[in-house]
Amino acid sequence: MEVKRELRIFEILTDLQRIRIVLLLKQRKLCVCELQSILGLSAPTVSKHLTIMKDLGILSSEKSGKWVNYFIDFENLHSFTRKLIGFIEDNFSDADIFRKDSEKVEKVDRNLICM
Amino acid sequence: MEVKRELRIFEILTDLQRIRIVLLLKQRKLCVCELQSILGLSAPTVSKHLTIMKDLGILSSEKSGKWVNYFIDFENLHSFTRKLIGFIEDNFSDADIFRKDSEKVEKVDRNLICM
DNA sequence: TTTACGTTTTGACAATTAACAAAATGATGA
DNA sequence: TCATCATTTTGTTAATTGTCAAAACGTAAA
Repeated sequence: MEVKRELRIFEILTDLQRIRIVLLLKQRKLCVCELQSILGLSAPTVSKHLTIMKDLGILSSEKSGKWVNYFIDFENLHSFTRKLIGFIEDNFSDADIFRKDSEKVEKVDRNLICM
Repeated sequence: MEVKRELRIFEILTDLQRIRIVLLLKQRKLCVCELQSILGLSAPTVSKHLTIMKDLGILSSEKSGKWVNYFIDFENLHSFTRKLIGFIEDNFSDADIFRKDSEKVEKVDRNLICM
């Protein structure tokens, strides 16, 4: 059993901003500008995090009009990644920062913030 | 719930060499020179990894003659750390590199390699 | 009090990282 | 076609990381 790829995914999913993104995308599909608004990061920074995770198979994306929706495709997720996201959810989702993010995601509307 | 410390522990335990050390110390107490021999790293490097993990409460140590023994004190381990080590064991201990380490640790003898 | 030796600290280096600004890309709709 | 705007890429910066060599530390034994 080769372990390099799993270790890379493991490392990547210990970054605060990427954990925030993953926990948000567990709730629903989001575009870059919505994530930017919730996280308080620049669009390029958000885009980079998303690209890194997409390249590792953690996230998927699809075009929708002028937006790109990012989401977690649990059906086709590598089993290690699924277990890791479960671990993260079990151990972190109660923390203040992630709870606040969850509240924000309910209210965010791409038609209002992206223009 | 503050999450900074847990995230730091999470990050620290995704490094290959530190995972190797943790899985070895699950088997038995080891000194720096034994770990050095098994891992193929320099003594300062091993010592640094051990110090980082000790400072975060992941490892403990005790003097024994001219050696310092490192070990995992499961009784007094923070619950998040215990769960994380469990996750690592479940998902990684089958990998070749860690299995080879495990075999080496059976044979290593500090009285032969440290001099 | 020396000597020996296991361990730790210091300093340096190359590599990687997260972040942003600015520019480039790409697709939609007028 | 052209303008708009969400997204991505590029370039740059500051910070962090893993590693080793060399020096310093600390302790046990002669």
